[in-house]
Amino acid sequence: MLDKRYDPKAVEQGKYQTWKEKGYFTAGDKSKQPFSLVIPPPNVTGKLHLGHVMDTVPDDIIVRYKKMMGYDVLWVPGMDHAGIATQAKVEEKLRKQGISRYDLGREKFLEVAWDWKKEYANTIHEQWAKIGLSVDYTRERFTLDEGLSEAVKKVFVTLYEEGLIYQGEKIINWDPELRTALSNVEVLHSDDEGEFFYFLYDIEGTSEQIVVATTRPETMFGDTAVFVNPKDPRYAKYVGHNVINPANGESIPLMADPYVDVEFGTGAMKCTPAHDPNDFLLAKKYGFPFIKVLDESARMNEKAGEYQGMDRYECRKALVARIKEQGHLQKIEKFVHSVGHSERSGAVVEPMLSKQWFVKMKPLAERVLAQQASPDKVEFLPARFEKVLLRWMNEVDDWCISRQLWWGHRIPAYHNELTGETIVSMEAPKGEGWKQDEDVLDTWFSSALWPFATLGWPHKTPDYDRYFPTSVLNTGYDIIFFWVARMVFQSEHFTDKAPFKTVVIHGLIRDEQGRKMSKSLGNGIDPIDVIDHYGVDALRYFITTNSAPGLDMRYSDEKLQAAANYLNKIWNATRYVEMTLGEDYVPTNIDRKALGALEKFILSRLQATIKKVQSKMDEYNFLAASGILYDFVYDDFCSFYLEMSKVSLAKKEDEATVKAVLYKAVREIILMIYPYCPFIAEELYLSLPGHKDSIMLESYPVYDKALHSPKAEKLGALLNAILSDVRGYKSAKGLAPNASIRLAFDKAFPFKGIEDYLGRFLFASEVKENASLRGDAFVYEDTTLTIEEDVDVETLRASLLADEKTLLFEVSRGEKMLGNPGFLAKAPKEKVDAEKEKLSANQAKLAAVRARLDELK
RNA sequence: GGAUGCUUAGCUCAGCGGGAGAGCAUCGCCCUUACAAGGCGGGGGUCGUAGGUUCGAAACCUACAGCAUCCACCA
Repeated sequence: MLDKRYDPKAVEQGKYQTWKEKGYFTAGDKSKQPFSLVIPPPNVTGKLHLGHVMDTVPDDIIVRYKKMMGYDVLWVPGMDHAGIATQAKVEEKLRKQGISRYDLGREKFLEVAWDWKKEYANTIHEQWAKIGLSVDYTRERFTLDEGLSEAVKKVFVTLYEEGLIYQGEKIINWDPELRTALSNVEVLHSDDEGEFFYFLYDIEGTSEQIVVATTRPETMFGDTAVFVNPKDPRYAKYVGHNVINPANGESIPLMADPYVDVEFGTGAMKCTPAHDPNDFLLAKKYGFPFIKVLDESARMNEKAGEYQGMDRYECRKALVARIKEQGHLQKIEKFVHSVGHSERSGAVVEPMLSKQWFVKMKPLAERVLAQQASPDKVEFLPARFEKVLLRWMNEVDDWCISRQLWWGHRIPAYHNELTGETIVSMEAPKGEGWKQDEDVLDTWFSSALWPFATLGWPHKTPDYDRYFPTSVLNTGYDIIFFWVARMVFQSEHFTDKAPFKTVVIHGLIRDEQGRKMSKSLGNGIDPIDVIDHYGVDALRYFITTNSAPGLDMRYSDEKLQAAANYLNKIWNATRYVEMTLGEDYVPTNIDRKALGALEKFILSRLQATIKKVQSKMDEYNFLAASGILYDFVYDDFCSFYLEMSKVSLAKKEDEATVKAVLYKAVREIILMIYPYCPFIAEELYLSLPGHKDSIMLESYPVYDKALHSPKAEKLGALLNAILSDVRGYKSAKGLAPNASIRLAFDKAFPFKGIEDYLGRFLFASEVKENASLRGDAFVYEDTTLTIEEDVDVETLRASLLADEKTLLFEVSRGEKMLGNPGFLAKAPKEKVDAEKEKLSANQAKLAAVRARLDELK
């Protein structure tokens, strides 16, 4: 027999190992329809956090559900080498030992990085097991493994040959701490308080000065001009003169270009072609040179003269002091502006001219835009997230893909030092003088290939044929740009297909105050702690059922407790059923002819539940699906039918039928909760008679139309209303719940043996039928119930008058609605019918209430 | 400067065209042999504000306010 309490630790013990060993996670049953997904590969940078649970548990629910629905489901697991993130971590570790990556050299450094990867891969595997992910380990991949590396090379070479990858000198985002280029999405902008420096520039040939404002004085060593707007009357007369750069005394032209905003600052802007993207464009337009003043660590170079070797901020300070001394500083203002920080190192990113590899995005993005306008588009859930993709595709700049790192896919480009040639190819060219490009690729370059490269592409493998394109992808809205967008365009370009049919987008998990979980706040929550406390099933249930699709949610101990309580409820309901069935119960088919009214009721409710839950599961709406099941479990099954069954069984009539119904109901509840909470479901399932080796071999409950009958639900609803009314009556009268009470119905109650049920649940000492009524009354559609207490006529009349008033309101509402031609013409037929039925029921009730009032006269 | 989301019971959130819901908290009564991590009952809401559309609006539209997030090259 099951323990009295649900103990998550005991329940979780060993199950995952068994599932894995028995091969339940392995796909490949060719007799079934394929259904596939890929895991959002976690970075090998550390332990899993709650965000990963959110990324993977919905997938696991889908996988387990679809398996029960008869699909051959493949869920491909794997991990991401996470180039820059991992390298940053490894470098940090080395730094603590007092060494830098340059001390080690490339090869040694990579050895350390691979050791790191192995260590964290183990941790991640353990955590997947703990969370219960049913991934197919026989197909696990890593972004740096051989197959993925081949795919990466193939993509790079092909895009290069198509002219979609090129090497160019452009302004890129430079992380001076990690000393690498970054893509736009790896730069996080924040509004930081800085200073706005107003400098006086002498205008040559006049005794006038012009004021130029800047936030980055140290870049003045690279200035090639000062610009004003041609329409700016203040400066028109000076255009064409030269001005003196107060940083280095150089004479540079004062020019006019409409790019300059008259309103902003002083309306005069310095132009630094090598350190600002806009200035870069201006310089190209006017043919200025590009003067770099910073080195790769953001220290000043030789152009800065006496400041050479100084950190950019020290230089700024010193330079401003000197200019001030020389009388060329007008003022310094506090200034809040948007500053780019490296996503990984946090360093202030420096825009810098640099030679890098780029992907030409426009043709690739246009393909996606066209596809999204076609029937083969990727469907987003919720739909609004498609806009995020479209916006990115519409605005995207060329993608800087080279990184000056070591951990990653080395770029398959080879330079010949002797001839100066460059070749891009899968293999290193033969001959003398060839050297491979030192840089590696942006980590998202490989993750972009994840859905097809993990299945064997560029080879036409059986897995690729069978499982690609994948069915669904589940991920957070925060990486639509980083990942989803890139998978979509690479997939469409290389496989001619969208990588997945549907993308399910979830929100982020926040702390209890609604703040983002972050290292610096120290408010992160370790899923392992949560599991230790509440069990993994409660965590899974909590995280998938506590926010509407696509919205953020807050972590909440309270909700986890509620989830654990719910599971305890299911546990105990099962326990009751098993105690009732007895040790040697053998499941039998239900004899439908023998069904009593209560059995018909619960079976009908069960059908309604299966139908609705399934339809919400099919929409991947786990909040809605779980809510429907929850209501059935508590209200219909536990509070009502299960209690009723105690009386039914005590009467020994229809025992076999009642048992069969209890068995069916509890079994199907377990099957429906299973995708959410596989551990407790397996435990309970295995404790039921007539089980297979594992719940993983079961199929989903099947909706049975013949058992679904709203008519059959009426009696249950009536009984429920009576229980609730009489209990409420006792409470209002100050009677104890178990106070004895006499009940009478005006006619024969439409259910045999009602007195037994009312006796047990309402402590009715007597239940009369066809009685003349005295006492407080409850009027139902087809029957009236009175409570035969000492009658206080005035109280009774007051309560009946209150009923009458309510009913009058209801009836008039119904009459008004049904008397409205607009309503009759425009409202759906079912609604009109429902209103008609409601109206006639209310009219009947009203008549009954009035009859009672008449009797009192 | 653009864009999106949110605003519903004390708290956290569902609902998103046909009679205001859940969990927790609160109050009252119950150790009833599935469950006290429980049962039963109760109280608590002009659904941010103002207009509009509709037979009917918490839900749709418009404006406004507050909060949050994303994007953007204002030197």
